[in-house]
Amino acid sequence: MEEFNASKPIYLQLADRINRQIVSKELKAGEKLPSVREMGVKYNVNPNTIQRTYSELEREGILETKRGQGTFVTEQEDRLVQQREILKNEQILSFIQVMKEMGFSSHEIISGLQDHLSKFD
Amino acid sequence: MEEFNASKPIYLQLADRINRQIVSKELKAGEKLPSVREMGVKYNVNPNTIQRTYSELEREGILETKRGQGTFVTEQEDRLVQQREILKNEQILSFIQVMKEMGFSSHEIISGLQDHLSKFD
DNA sequence: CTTAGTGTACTATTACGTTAATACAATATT
DNA sequence: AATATTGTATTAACGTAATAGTACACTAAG
Repeated sequence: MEEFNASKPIYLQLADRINRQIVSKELKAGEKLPSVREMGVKYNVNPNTIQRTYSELEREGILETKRGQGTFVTEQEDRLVQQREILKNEQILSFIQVMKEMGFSSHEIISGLQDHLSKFD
Repeated sequence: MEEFNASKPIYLQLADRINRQIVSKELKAGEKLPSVREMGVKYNVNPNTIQRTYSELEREGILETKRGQGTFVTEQEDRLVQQREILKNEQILSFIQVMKEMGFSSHEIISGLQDHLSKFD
């Protein structure tokens, strides 16, 4: 039933998910997001939790809220392009760091990745 | 000063770290770990927190505790080899999933990874 | 036997995430 | 003007993570 990880706050997991929907253009610049109440129903969490998620993403500069109107993806496409690059590098660097910590060589990382990626294409 | 992430419990972050030290053979099968009190001093956390970490890793079957003696890496090397494979696949699959969610193609993933890996060799 | 070092258990306290219910402020619609 | 919808603020309650302090049980070494 549940789609949340117990080891990370829900509001941050939702922020991650929305972040990815934005950089993948699933949510476009200027697009309106569901209200905190609607979103609360959709993910079966409290509206307060959604608000924390929106506040977090607003703090990161990729959402903008207009009181009485709603919450929107920022119109600043530059920021979204930049965000896509930032998140990409974060993921790659974190992945490499962990794999190196576990003692895998660069070659093992690449070939292990290619093995799994071949299932996707 | 501190090296822990606020968005995940300390005892799990420590479990991750020890897990990686074990699969990388930095900690060998049968090797004794520092006591919960020593470890608490080393990482500047409460001994109770270390105990939760050890209990978690014991539950995963890679640590064994002997009352009055200490906590040790399991002697079952099969389990450690298996653990290395499990953690490797977890990391790779999670990484691919996130990158795909963000809209990156298999080719972008591989080439982006190679760009960063070239700094390590 | 005594002692030191080990894991373990227990209680209390603080902080934070989450839920819940309610109310208020700003905007659009009628 | 009235109403509905939006974001926002407030308060209370609960569970868990983490700290702190203490005590107990087991083991090895003196």
